[in-house]
Amino acid sequence: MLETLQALAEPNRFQIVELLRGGPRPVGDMVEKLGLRQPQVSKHLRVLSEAGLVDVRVDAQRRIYGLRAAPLRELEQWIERYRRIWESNFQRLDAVLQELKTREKKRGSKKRKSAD
Amino acid sequence: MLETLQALAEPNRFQIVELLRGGPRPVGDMVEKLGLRQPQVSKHLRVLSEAGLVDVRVDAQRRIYGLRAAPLRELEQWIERYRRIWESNFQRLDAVLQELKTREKKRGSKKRKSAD
DNA sequence: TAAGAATATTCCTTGACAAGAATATTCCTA
DNA sequence: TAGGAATATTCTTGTCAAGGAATATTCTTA
Repeated sequence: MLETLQALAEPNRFQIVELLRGGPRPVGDMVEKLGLRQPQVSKHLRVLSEAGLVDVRVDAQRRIYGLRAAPLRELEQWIERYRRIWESNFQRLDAVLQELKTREKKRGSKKRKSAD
Repeated sequence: MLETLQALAEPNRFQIVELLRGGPRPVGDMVEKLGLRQPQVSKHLRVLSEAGLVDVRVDAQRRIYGLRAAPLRELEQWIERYRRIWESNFQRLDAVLQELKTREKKRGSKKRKSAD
């Protein structure tokens, strides 16, 4: 999970992934479309590959890279666990309860400010 | 989107977010549970806050941080766009088509190897 | 108002990592 | 087999961000 996030967090790698959403492509293709130099693209692809985000298929001297589903699926499942945060107001409720408990323990307090 | 990913990609920040999934907490709480020092936690919270992943509510000297839904929702929507990668085999098909087109342009080629 | 609690900020140092440049590798075709 | 195409790797350098330590800030209560 962390490895997936770290791989995606780099702007050029993110771009590469976006590009590959349109289907597998050889390295030279990406070099052209992204305006990066070939070695950097290869290096980024290596990172993506080690994170399991990308696949290689060899075609003569060319390497054709394509996306792999697994890490993205995992990422989605991770986010799923946060669903209730915006599908209910349990969080607000919890916050209020905690605050009340605190004030009670202190037996009296004054006012509060709001954050921006 | 990139800012969200970069914020989440740092291990300690990821931990903080995971902690906050259980509800809003004051800074001292996280310091305790994460085994980090207070200034580092505050600094990470600042990054998370600037990325919009986190909210502050002031309670006396304490700041109570909680998760915000928006960035996670965005992230989920982003991943949604990749759904078809694992919900159909269009990718393979596309790959084959592209390869065929290339071979045609070169007017003849031999064999190929498979990647691992 | 002084003292202390809870948190934020600043400054410094160090490590990781991305880009650049040069070179190595692999494979095809003439 | 030589030459060239496509890609990978290595080495170096510069930058940025995380951690440590010290200090500033804000609020409460006695």
